[in-house]
Amino acid sequence: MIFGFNGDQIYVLLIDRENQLKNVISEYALPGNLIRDDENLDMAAERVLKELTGLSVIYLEQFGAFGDPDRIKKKEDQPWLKAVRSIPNARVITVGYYSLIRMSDYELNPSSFAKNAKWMPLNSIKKLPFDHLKILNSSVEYLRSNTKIKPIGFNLLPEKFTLNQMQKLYEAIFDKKIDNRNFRRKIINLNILDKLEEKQSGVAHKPANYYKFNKKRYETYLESGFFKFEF
Amino acid sequence: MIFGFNGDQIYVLLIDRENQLKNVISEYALPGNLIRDDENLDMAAERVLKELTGLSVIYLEQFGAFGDPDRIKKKEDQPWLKAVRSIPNARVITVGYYSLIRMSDYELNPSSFAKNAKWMPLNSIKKLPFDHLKILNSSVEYLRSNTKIKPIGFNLLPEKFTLNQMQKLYEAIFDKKIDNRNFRRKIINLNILDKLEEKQSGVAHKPANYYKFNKKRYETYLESGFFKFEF
DNA sequence: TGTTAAAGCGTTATTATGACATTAAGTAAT
DNA sequence: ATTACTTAATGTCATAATAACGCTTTAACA
Repeated sequence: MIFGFNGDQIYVLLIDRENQLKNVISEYALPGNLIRDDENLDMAAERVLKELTGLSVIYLEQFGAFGDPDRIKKKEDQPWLKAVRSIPNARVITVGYYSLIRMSDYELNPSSFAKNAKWMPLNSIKKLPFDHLKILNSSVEYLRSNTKIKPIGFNLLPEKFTLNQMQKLYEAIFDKKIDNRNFRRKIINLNILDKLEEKQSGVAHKPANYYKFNKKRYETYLESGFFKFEF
Repeated sequence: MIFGFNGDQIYVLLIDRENQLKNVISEYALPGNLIRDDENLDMAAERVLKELTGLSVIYLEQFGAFGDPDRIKKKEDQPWLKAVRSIPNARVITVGYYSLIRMSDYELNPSSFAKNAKWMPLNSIKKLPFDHLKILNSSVEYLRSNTKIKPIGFNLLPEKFTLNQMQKLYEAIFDKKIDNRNFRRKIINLNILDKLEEKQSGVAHKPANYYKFNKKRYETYLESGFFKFEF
């Protein structure tokens, strides 16, 4: 599950299964594939992501395993399975990973295996093949509860960002308005951001100051225990 | 991973592999087994637990998947694998579940497959076969971070308990002394406990009042959002 | 030069936290 | 009957964190 943020809303990376096999109905699905015998789960997650999207991502975290035997029983999923899997009805256990990335940092370069990877706004995803919707929901829940206990912008925001962008990220994740003054106070008091000299330009209002994460203090902070992010 | 509490320390349920096959060195391991084709992960976890220990447990939660290909490569683990598995070197992915139970509530009734299940104090476990130690550590970490964000005594404490028993549970989990006044204040303000009329008896000191969880308010509380348990 | 839009500062009342010491209520021993 | 012993239970105060607010500032643009 690859989450991205564009300054406004949360996106999820989907791949087009049509390009995996021509004669199958086009449909977007979560990126994923079978694990190889010689790799561990983390390696497999990295490899699959790389193959499908060209992305090499630093931050991947496991959020759950899914193994309902009925998950491949939907009629509409049969053609794809028959076409792609050597044993179409074999039992499959999915181990879900998620990553948070800056959409602006990455150009999607899907391999030939999947020609189209695209960003879909999280809120607009209503239907996915197999049990992917369930997996998606589970990952969103995980993202939220994770965000409550540690600061996350590091992976989703551009290198330099304004506090308002960061606030919008939190608002997007929790789907909730946050008081700007309280948000600023809380974030700044974490002491993990450096205020840059640089300001926005070209905006028809008071330009915002840019900030960036102080990697060292950010990590010290993570190691130092427990945190609560609620607004 | 079955965690139990006896009022003093945290225990972990292990099973004796010797009884799975006579000619193999006796050694305690984490309970576990292969999943069947017709069951989902949750069902498999329940079944395996039941088979190995006779326990029917209400509360099982997944905490992670483990799939390092080297996990079955230790020399000392080979005899067991050869004896028990039809394909001894087959790749195995473990999906770890954990449960918290009241030791006093359960008599262990291991099936014939594993004659001996026993409680080992968490702190005394230094060596386990395969990657079980890694899995154990991971589950302890999970237990701790889980305990920080929701109250857990419900599953580990006896029906009626004293606040001191509860405090000892928290102290055992976090391996840390807690100030009794602050602990009481915090727990009581959660408003999820009912104070009973009953007191301890037969103790050579001021008897403690018994409390029990108010299930309804406990659940309302869980649903209502986010919590922080640090002392 | 006035309008517009977001940035950014500050206060106050309320609640949560951490640190700390004494009294209360039983049993056991004399 | 008195005393010793052990754990239960309670209270205060200073500090920190939070929520709920209003007002001023800085730029672009008309």
